[in-house]
This record gives sequence, C-alpha cells and structure tokens, in this order.
Amino acid sequence: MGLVWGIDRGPRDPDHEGGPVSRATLADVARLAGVSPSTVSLTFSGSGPVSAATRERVLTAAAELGYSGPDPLARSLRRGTSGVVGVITGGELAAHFRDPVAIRTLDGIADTLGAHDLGMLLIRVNNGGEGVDLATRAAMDAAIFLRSVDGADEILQALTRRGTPVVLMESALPGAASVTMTDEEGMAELGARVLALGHTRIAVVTLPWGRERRRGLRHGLDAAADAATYRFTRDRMTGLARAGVRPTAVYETCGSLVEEGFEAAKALLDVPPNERPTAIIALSDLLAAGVVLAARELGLSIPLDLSVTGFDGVDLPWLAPDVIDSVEQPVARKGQLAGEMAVAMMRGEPPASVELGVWPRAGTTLGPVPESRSSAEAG
Amino acid sequence: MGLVWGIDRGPRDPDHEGGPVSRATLADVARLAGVSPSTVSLTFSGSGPVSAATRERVLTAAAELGYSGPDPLARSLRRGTSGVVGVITGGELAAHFRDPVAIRTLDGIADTLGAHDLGMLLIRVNNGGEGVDLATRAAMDAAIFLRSVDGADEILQALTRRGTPVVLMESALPGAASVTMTDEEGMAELGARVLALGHTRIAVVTLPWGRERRRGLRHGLDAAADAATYRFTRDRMTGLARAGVRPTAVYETCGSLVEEGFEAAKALLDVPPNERPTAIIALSDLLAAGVVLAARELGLSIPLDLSVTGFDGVDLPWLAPDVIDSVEQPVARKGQLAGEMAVAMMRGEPPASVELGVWPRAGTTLGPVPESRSSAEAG
DNA sequence: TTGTAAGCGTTATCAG
DNA sequence: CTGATAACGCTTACAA
Repeated sequence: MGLVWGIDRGPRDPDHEGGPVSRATLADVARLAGVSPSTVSLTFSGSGPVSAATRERVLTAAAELGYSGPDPLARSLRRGTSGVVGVITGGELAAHFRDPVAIRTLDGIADTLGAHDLGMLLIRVNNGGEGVDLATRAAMDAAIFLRSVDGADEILQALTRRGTPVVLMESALPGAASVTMTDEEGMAELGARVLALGHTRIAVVTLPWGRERRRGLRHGLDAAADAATYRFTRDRMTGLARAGVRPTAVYETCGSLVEEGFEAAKALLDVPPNERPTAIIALSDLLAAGVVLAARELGLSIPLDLSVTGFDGVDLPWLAPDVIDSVEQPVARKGQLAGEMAVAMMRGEPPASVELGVWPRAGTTLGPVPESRSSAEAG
Repeated sequence: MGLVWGIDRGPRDPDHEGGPVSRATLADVARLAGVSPSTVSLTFSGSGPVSAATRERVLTAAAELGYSGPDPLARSLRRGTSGVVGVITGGELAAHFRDPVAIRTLDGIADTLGAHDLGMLLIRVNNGGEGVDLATRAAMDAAIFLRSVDGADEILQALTRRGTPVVLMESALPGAASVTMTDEEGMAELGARVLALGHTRIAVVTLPWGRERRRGLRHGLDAAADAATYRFTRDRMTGLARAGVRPTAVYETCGSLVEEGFEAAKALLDVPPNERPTAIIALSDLLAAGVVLAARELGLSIPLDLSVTGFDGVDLPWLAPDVIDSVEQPVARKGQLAGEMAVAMMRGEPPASVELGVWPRAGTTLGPVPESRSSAEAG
C-alpha cells in the first residue's frame, strides 16, 4: 500500500512480508470490488440505495480482505459523534461500586443508553485527580455527572466549551440539565411520622458530612446541617430539623454501610436505660439495617423498645422479618431520566431540570402511628 | 470560517451570526496566535519543545477562542487509539448490576484502567441482541468479556479481524488472553470438608444451569453437571461430584439471590426430620445466606442441626454472627489482572492465559472437622 | 525551536 | 443507483 514513511503505531510484526501490514480499509475493499469508496460506505451503513449485485460484490470483497466494517475512529471523526455517553463518578463510588443506590442509578442509566444503542463510558474521578484528564480528553457525545465529583469544575468547563451536553445529578448549574430529588421534603415527612409517635429521645445516625471521614458523636442537628457539605447529608438533616426533630444525639459515620450503622447504634444505645433513645433515625437504609442488627443483639425489640427509620427504599431481604421504614427514592427512574436527558440534548433540545419526588414507605421498624399526619407542614 | 457548504450535524443555532458556527479548532488557535498548527499541537500535548513565550501566546489565543484542547475524535483517528477499553457484559449482569461478585470484578478492572488513564466503556449485551451492534461499532483499544455473553461470537470475530486485543474471563480461546479460576478444585476441596464431617444426607442448591430459568428439584449431580451450560454452575457441580459428594437432593434456583436460597432451603428442609439433609451446599454465598436465614426461621441451629457452605467469599456483615464457610475467590484481583492483560496486549505483548487459584475459607456454618483433610484427592 | 506537508479512514454532497 | 471530491481536526517525520 502506498505507505512510504509510515506511521509508528507500535510493533506490528514488521518482518511478516506476505500479509498486509495494516488492516484493510474501506478503500481496499472498494478497489478489490471494483467500485468506489462511497459505494462501499453506503453498503455498510445501509443508508443508501445499492443494487443487490453490487452489495454482494462488496461483501465478498470485504470477507476476502477480512474487513469488518468501517473503522470506528474514522467514522466518529467524520460524523462528529462517538455514540458514547460519559458517566462521571466521584467520591465513594470511585473506590467501590458497592453502594446499592448508586448501582441502581447506573442501572437506570444503562437501560436508557442501551435502548438508544449508546455506549456508557465510565470514568472514575478520585480525590487525587485521577480521571480528570481522561474526562476532558475522552470522546463523548454527552456526559452525566453522578453525585458530586471532586474535580468536577474543571471537567465541566472543558465539556461546556466543547459544546458537550451535560446532565447533573443532585446538583444544578445554568446551561446543564439536572435531575434532583426532594430529599429534604421526604425526610421532613418521615421525621414528622417519628414525632407523631410521641418519641422524645431521638438519635440520628448520619452519612459522612464531607470529604474527610470522621466517625463519632456530634452536637446538634442545625449545626450539623450547616456543617455538612455533602448534599445528601445536608438535605436530609435539614429536612429533619424542619420537621421539628431535636435529637438528643447525632452520630456521624464514615459511609453508608451496615457495619457503620451497627457501630453507631452500639455507641448510642450503650447508655443507662432512662437516657437511651427510643427512636433512631438513620440517613440511609444500610445504616438503619446496622442499627436493627445492633438492637437485635442487645435484645431490644423493634419497634417496641426502639423505632428505626432509614432512607433510600432499598430492598434488604436478608433483614427479614423486619422491613425498614424508609423514604422511597425512584432511583432507577432517576438514572433513566438522566439518560433520556442526555439523549435529548444530543438531539439539540435545550437542557431541562427535573425534580423527582420521594415518599415515605411504611415498614415494620417504626411502629404504628397513633394519629395520621400524612402531609408535613413546612415552616 | 471557510465553510462553504458545511456539514449537517443537526441544529446548531444557524441564525446566530456573530459567533462561530462550529467550535474553534486547533488551526484557528494557531492562526490567532500567529504560529503553525504543529506548534499548537505540541503545546497541548506537552510532548515537544516549545518556548515559554510561544506557549503563553498559544494558551492565550486558546482561551480567547474558548478552545479546550484537541478534539478527542480527531486525535483518536490520527493516533490510532481511543484510550478506551470495552468491557462487555451479558447474561444476568446485563439486567442488573447486583451481583456482588460481578461488581467486585468490575471494580478490579476499573482500578487498573484508571491507573493507566484508560476509560472503561461498558457494553451490555442482552439476550435480544441489543448491544451487539454497539460492541462491534464502538471505538476501543481492547475488550474484556465478562462472563459468557450471548452474542459473543459475532463480536469476538469482528474485534479479532480488526486486530483489537481481547481478554476473556472464565473462558478461553486461541488468540485471546484469558483469566480463569479453579472453581472445580475449590469446590472439590470444600466438598471433601463436608464429607469429612460425616454427613450423609447432603443437599445442593445450585445456580441456574443455563439461559432458561427454572426453579425446583432436580435429580442427580452428575446429570446436573452435564446438563448445565453455565460454566460456573457446571464447574462447581463437577467439583462436588469429584469430591465424592452424592447429594440426596439438588435444587436449581433462578439466580444468586438471598431469596432464592431461602426458598430452596424451605423446600429442602420441609420434610420429615429423618429425611432432612444435615448439610446444604450452596453454589454461592448469597444462596447460602438465604439457606441460613431459612434455617434460623425454622429454629434449626447452625451448624449443629445443619451445616451450610457457600462459594465466592463475599463479605456479608448482616449475616452476623454467622460467617459462611465458603470458597474464597480473588475476584478483584481477577478484574485487575484482566485489565493488566488488556493493557499489555495494547502494547503489543502476546496474549497470556492465567488461572487464579481459589481456596476454602473457614466460617462458622460448617462446624468443626473431626479429622484434617486439607488436600483433596482427585479421582 | 518552529514550520511544512502528508495523511489517519471515513462519509456527505453533488453530479452523472 | 454509482462515482468523484472535499473535508472531519489532528499529529508527526522531517526540513529549516
């Protein structure tokens, strides 16, 4: 092939003299089939009128040369699209895919992208800045930001300047689409339910407040809501405060894990009986499950001795017979929606913002509510 | 800019006359900075010698034009690489990301790819063939197949012809790298431990045998091992048979889920006490956990009334105080290894095949072994 | 240290 | 229905 000086693309078996040094291209197929490159292109894309005979000849030539369709890279450049949507994750998710909520969100995104025949480019950005480079250099037709990503600003800016549509989850920014949830309202409603039961000694087990992880007792809920930089944590604590919950103890954990909830409960319940909380509000279901397990171990009956609530609406079959009283989040829907927004923007539609509602879900760990107070009053 | 007839790339705000219709390119930056395109390229790639003054001028021009680095598509075409590794998943994983083993594998892959600044393109191929097209058309420098993928052959062929390196997990093929695990041996060892305890009435709770999902009792283990088309299922059952386990009952489930194990155990244990199995071997930890929960509910003491074993070595803190006797798999390592293989092949190294060992892990659900028999005799 | 030039492998347009 | 042509936006060997 007319290669005079060649391009260095690493070792390609140079002393192999019979076979082609580089892969067959569309032009090679055209030559062998005795047609023009455009005809070959049309044959493979299926988008143009090609006579059966010609198509046959092209396909034969392709098979002979071991040509398996247009090169994705060249096609992408020419068409200006890559067929790939970037999903950029940070924080916890970067280290482990373990959070069931994140997993379900990803699943929702994958649903939508799969249905549109789009690839999902997963980019983990960790605190060290690994991934930022990739996120700004990778080819993608749109990007979805999952949770708060630490190097987000830089990435966001690069993408925006390049005109790549961006969908933000759990945060909003002009120019970008966003999907958020009414965590605060949902938690306020759940808090109201707890208060309606007449509990006075209420403890709260929280998610991490910010990037640095510290485990232990904290003082006051309002201060906590202010101090927390993580949106989930802040919104949910604010919701509790708004509902009028004044906890006797607040315990910060290092993450949404069963073990963390277990430890927190052990600490909170290891006090004289008359000081012991009668209700523990956990900011996630996994934490709540840990609380339930700790209570079981201490011989406390749920919900008679202790009411427990969570957040997320995750399915925990192994906690049977208990089912956490929680706040249901349409997480998969959220992911699908984010995917749909990305697709819409790729088509040129303007960015939209959607807020999905969350709602309390009755379980077995809260106990019966004496008086029905379903709608929480704001204020 | 010199666009006369233009290319239709969808709506781009055509009546906006002041601003640039298309994004600024490297050439535009060069023109504004008064340097040649190659200089701009060198400036951004950082790979060539550029004087501080020139670099400054280029960066200023870029900022002015809102240019944020070379277009990924063009760069990819020119360099011949995309910086992306495809991870192709099928079967169960396609529908849900829920399997903890798969998740840990993905995590391992992500570790390695992240460290090499490579993107991870997740492609789900479902039974309907969705994703096959994408897998053959997407740009990737290497591909990793997770588990058995239904349309795999077609994808594999296309990738191979294109010269894309392929890493197979849990299967092997000439020309492709592969990483597998010694499931059969591991299970044989675990089976030997069960037999060493003197159990005679042993039941087995299996993973799905093949694509079609049927739940219920089956007859015989050898027949089962033959009938199973899913590799995990087949290998583990073969291992049991090899160890000499002759189960009194075999129960097929629809998936590795706690609920499935629970149901299976209920069915297996709902017989007259003198026919009841004294040991249940589950082919996954999640299934085993379901068995433990069912046994608890029936008031059976573990391991006194019933020995239980699993497979995978997954952490299940919520099952405390019980810890499943299981077979530990270095799953994350497996993922990392697959990533490393992909990277190596991208560098031109020949495909390698690695088999990772698995080993029994002692828990609390099997009971003490009277006589130590650590090495299983084959045959 | 910087500029020149030759593509990378396609596809969209338009003419035949 | 098919062919010629002109990009897509960038990188790199080599010359200056």
